Formats: sequence, structure tokens, C-alpha cells
Amino acid sequence: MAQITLTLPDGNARQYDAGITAGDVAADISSSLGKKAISATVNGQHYDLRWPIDSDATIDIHTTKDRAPALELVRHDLAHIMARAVQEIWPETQVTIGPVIKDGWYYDFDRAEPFTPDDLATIEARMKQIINARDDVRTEVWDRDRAIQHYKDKGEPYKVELIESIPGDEPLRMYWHGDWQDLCRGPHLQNTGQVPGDSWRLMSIAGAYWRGDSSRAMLQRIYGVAFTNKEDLKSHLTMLEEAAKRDHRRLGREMDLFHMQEEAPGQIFWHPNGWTIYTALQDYMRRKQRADGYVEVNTPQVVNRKLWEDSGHWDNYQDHMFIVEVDEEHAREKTVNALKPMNCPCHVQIFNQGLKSYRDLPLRMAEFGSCNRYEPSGALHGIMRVRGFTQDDAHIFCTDDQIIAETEKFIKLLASVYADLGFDNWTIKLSTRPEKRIGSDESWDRVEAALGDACKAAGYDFELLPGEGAFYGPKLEFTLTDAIGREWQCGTLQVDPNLPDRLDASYVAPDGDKHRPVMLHRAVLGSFERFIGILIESHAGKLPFWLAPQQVVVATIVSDADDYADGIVAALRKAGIRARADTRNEKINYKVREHSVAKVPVILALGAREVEERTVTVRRLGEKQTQVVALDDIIASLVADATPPDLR
RNA sequence: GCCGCAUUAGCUCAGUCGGUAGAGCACAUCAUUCGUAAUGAUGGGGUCGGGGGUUCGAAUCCCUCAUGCGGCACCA
Repeated sequence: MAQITLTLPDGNARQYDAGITAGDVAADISSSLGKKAISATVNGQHYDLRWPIDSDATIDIHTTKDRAPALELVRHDLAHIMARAVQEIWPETQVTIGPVIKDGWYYDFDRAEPFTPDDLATIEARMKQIINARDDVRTEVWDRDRAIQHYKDKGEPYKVELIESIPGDEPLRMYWHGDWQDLCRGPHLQNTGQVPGDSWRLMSIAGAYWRGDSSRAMLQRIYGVAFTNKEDLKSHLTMLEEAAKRDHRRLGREMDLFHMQEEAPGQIFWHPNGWTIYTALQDYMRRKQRADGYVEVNTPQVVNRKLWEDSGHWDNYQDHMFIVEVDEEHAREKTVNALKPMNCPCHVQIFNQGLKSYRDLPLRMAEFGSCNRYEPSGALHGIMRVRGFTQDDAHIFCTDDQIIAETEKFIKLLASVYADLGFDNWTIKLSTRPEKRIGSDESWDRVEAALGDACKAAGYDFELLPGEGAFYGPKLEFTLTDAIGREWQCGTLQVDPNLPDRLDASYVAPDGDKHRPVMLHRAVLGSFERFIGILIESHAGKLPFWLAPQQVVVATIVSDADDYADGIVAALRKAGIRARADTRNEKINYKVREHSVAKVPVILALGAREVEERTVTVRRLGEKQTQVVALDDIIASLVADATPPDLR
């Protein structure tokens, strides 16, 4: 028997017979480690304790204290335990795949009857029985034909298809939890009892396409979350509750920002409060872009089909466009139009007016462009994914040589906006050439390099997403992290040499010949609608003072203060503060509660004392402490607070 | 678009076996002038998402459409 050398993390090397398992090694090191071991990392690969090791390797034995491998194993074993429970309860159910995901796992089943929420409790109960039974887990390597035959005999075509898609040189592994068998890559725990009984939960049932392909069967997916201890589960569930409290749909109603109704799915009725946020944000972006050398334009909503044919949208994007036909009663000839889903073709029309010189480039053309896209019904989500929205859109017409400088300039603008809005944590992703694309490899080489160089020049690193670019060019995507750690892709910059070509845009170069400009499609916020949703959720409704729809409520304690309150509101409004008086015949407790729930950042309370002393008592949202301030001082300080960050 | 679930007063929700609809908050009126997260009393308010069917009778059962929610797919 050949000898192999296994090197432990502390540098110690041990000699064993080839084919020894990590479990045997653990037991050999110490009997307690042998009992506590759950898996190993062998040459960087997560290894089952039962798998043989055939050659020299580094080895690191894991116990339940090693968080990452322990989570992986617990979640993976739970996927199997759940599948087993489901098949034991409903034997006609077919199992398909069940991977580990962030925070837990899922398993996809094929079963004629839908699972119900009540079924989850039934499945959980059976899973607990399986865990308590402490069934041994065992594994074997099977050859392909045997495995395929096995699943054919069992009438499980999904598994047959899975096996057929696994590359021929990979070993096919079978695992058993007790008598229940599944095809699985592994690794797994030693027995089902190693799964903690109280640190996981089944969460939800959902539909999911087999192999993620919408042309194939719809399976039933059950999601679970799992951790290695009860406390982590609890904090995860608490986090979910917190996220639900911040839901922009809920806060939108509570703060009276907007509503949506079934006559206009995917479109927003902005109420005065919500529209105040919207316009404050738009005014801010307008100032930022103007300062950065953009010109602002505005283009039509309803545009004849011809332009969309020329731009390529008619062929590639028609399913997502609202088509507007004007019938013959109203028009001499029937015309077919579409609501614009994007602004770019219209911007090229403006560029094409008159002759452009290289001296006009780069031309930064911005529009707060209202677009309509017929998004699939299932994609709609509050104000985050809608059918009618406005982008902070702009197209930079420039030469190839200007791409780096313009991209760097844009990144700096975006960085400044995100900083102003309180998002300090954001990243850049560079998506490169996809398989289906136009343009030469040399051109892709050049433009991809330009985007990367621009990031570095602006002082930022980026992550590469190979193959994720648009068919016409690479793009940068800017992803920010919100206050509770969720990521949102907002900003984008796409290089597009295609559209200027299709729509025949040109400029006169120094040599006197006409050349094609390149277009950079870019947005900082993405859409105002979605970005405001993100702002609401990230701040839990407590927006920064300059964006708060109602900045100040002046609340009286006694009616003798009403005139004083009205005077203060008038003074605040004159100073540009969004203030109103609450002189209702209610207790101050009632008023404070109501305005706090509505997330009004500042309440100025007035009783007899304030009237007498020409002061106000200031209560800021989220603070129990109040302070008495002279009237003139509070107005000055509120004006300072209300100044947008770019004007400070 | 697909799978599942939901839709009852302005909001959040209850409504058992199919027998003709209820609570809290909100709103209105009255009383109360009060010092920092809900003062009390009284009152008004519903074609039970739309349409169709079964039934003596439908919020309740069936069909269908719409919208929403959770996923999946989509996001040239």
C-alpha cells in the first residue's frame, strides 16, 4: 500500500496509507477530534470525512466550531432531510435539486398537488423525527450507467437528466440518510443527529422552473433558513421583521407619500409628501449635473414606430413597449406609435439636428426622461419595479479617445452624489463582452480596457463580470449597500457605438470628414422611483432633513399659543422650510405621537411659557430629550439643516 | 409571463357548518386647554375586488377576469 503525506495546518506532516479518510485521520490525531469532526478541507476542497485521500495533501479538520463549513453542512444536510421528509409523507413526490443558498437552502420538488403553508409544519415535524433518529449517513461512488438505470427504474427523469449533464470524468456519488437515497456531490455530516434541532425553519413555498428555464416544468420550491445555533436563527428572523417594518410600500402609506391602484398597475400616484421628496431629489440632481457640464433636454413620449425600427427597439424590445395605435377616426392614416421605453433614440435626434463638430464633443445631454416599459406582471414590486418611471438619464456623445476621461468624470460625479445621499459603501462591476455581440474583438479590447482604466484613474477598484455586457458594448454597474446591508444596483455606464451608427449620428472631425461618435448611456440614481424606494427603506422613513417632506410641525399645547404658532410657521416658510402648524385641540402627547409616526424630523412645541419667552421647545425625531431654544436661533439652525448637501 | 397565496369600512384584520357583516385605529360631533409617543363620550361609514354559475339562500362553494403579495423567469 502506497504511503502519502498529509500536512496539518500547524505544519506537522503525518504518513498514512493512501486511501485513508479524513475521518480516520481525525480519530488518529485524537479520539475527541474524531468524535467532534464534521468535515475537512483537503487541498482547498471541502471534503467529506468518508472520502478516501489518495495522494499527498494539506488537510484541515473541521468541527462544529468552524462556522463556514459547519453552516454549509448543516444547510446541505437539512436540504436532504427535508427532501426525505417530503418523500416519506408524499411518496409520489419527485425530488430534483436542493442547494445551499445565502442563509439557508431550498429544494425543488415535482408533485401534482401544491404544498400548502400547513404542510410546512407537517414537514418540519417529520424532519425533527429524522434528526432525532440520528440516522447514519453513508456514501458510495456509482458508475453512470448504474445511476441512470437506477433513476430510470424509479421513474425519476429529473435525476436522469441531472446525471446526464454531469461531466463524464466526475465521480457520481450517492448518499443515504437512513434508507433514503439521493444523488449528491457532498460532503455531508456523519449522521442526521448532528443537525441542530432548533436553529432552522422552513420559510416559504414558491414556484421555480426546472433548471431555471421558463420553457420547462414549473416545480415547487420550499425555502428554509438554517444556522448553527438558535441565537443566529433568532437574529435572522428579527432582521426580517426589521426589513418588513422599513418596507417602502408600508411607509409610503404611513407617511402619505404615494399610492398605486389597479387601474394603473406599475404606475405611481405621487401624493404631495412623496412628490416633495421627488422634486427635492430631482432639483439636487439637476444642480449636480449642470455643475458637471451637462445640458438638459426634453423629448417626446409618443414616438412613431419608424424611429423604434431604426433604433432596433422594434425588433428587440417590442414585447416591453406600450404600443399606441391612433385609429382612422382621428387620423387620416392609421399610425403606430410606442411610448418611449428609453430616451437614447430621441437624444440622438437632438444630436442630429444641425452639423456637429469635434469641437462640440463631448456633448453631455441629460434628460429626466419619463419612460414606460411594459414589464411582466410578475416583475412589478411597489415603486421599485414599475412600468412608468423617470430616469436621471444622460448620453454623452464623444470620441473613442474621450471615453476614459468622460467615464472618470462620471464616476466622480456618482461618488459625490452617493456620498451626499449617505451611501458611502458602494462597488463597481465591469461587465465584459457577451457571446452574442457585435463589433470587432479589437474594439472590445480597447473599450473594456478604457472602462477599467477610468475606474483606476478615479481611484476605485472593480469586480469583473465576464460575459455580462450588452451586445453592443461593455458596461459599468454601480452597486450601493443600504443601511441594513442590502445591495442595490443603481448607477450604470454603458459604452454604445451601435446606436449612433443605426441612427446615423456623426460629427465633423479635424480632418474635415464625418465620423461616428460613441454614446455613453449613464445614470447615477437609475430611476427616481426606485431610488426613492431605496432611500425610504434605508432610512426607515427617517429621511435626511433636506429631503423630508414635512420638515417641521409647530404643535401647540394650549390654544393661547395658536397665533404664536402661525407666526412661526409663516417665518419658517419664508425661510424655505416645509413647516405647518398643528393647533388642533389635542394633547401634546397625541400630537407628538402622530407626527413621530409620520416621521416628521422636528416638532416645535409651544405652551404658555414659550409664548411668554419667545422661545420654542425642540423635539427631534428619535430623541426623547427636548431643548428650549430662542426663536431666531432655531430658524437659523433649521435653515442650515435644510440646505441640500451640494449647496453647503 | 409561470407556480402558489391573497383581496371584507380610509388602514390593520376577525367572520365557525352556506342563513344576509364585526373589532381596533382613522373620520365627524360634543366635552376637555392639557408640557412631549394614543383624553373621554356619542355618531356616521361596507353591492364583502369585477363578472358569471351552483343553491330556497353565497363574504363563505365552483368558473373566470383583474390587482396585490412571495418566489421563478425577465431586466435588448
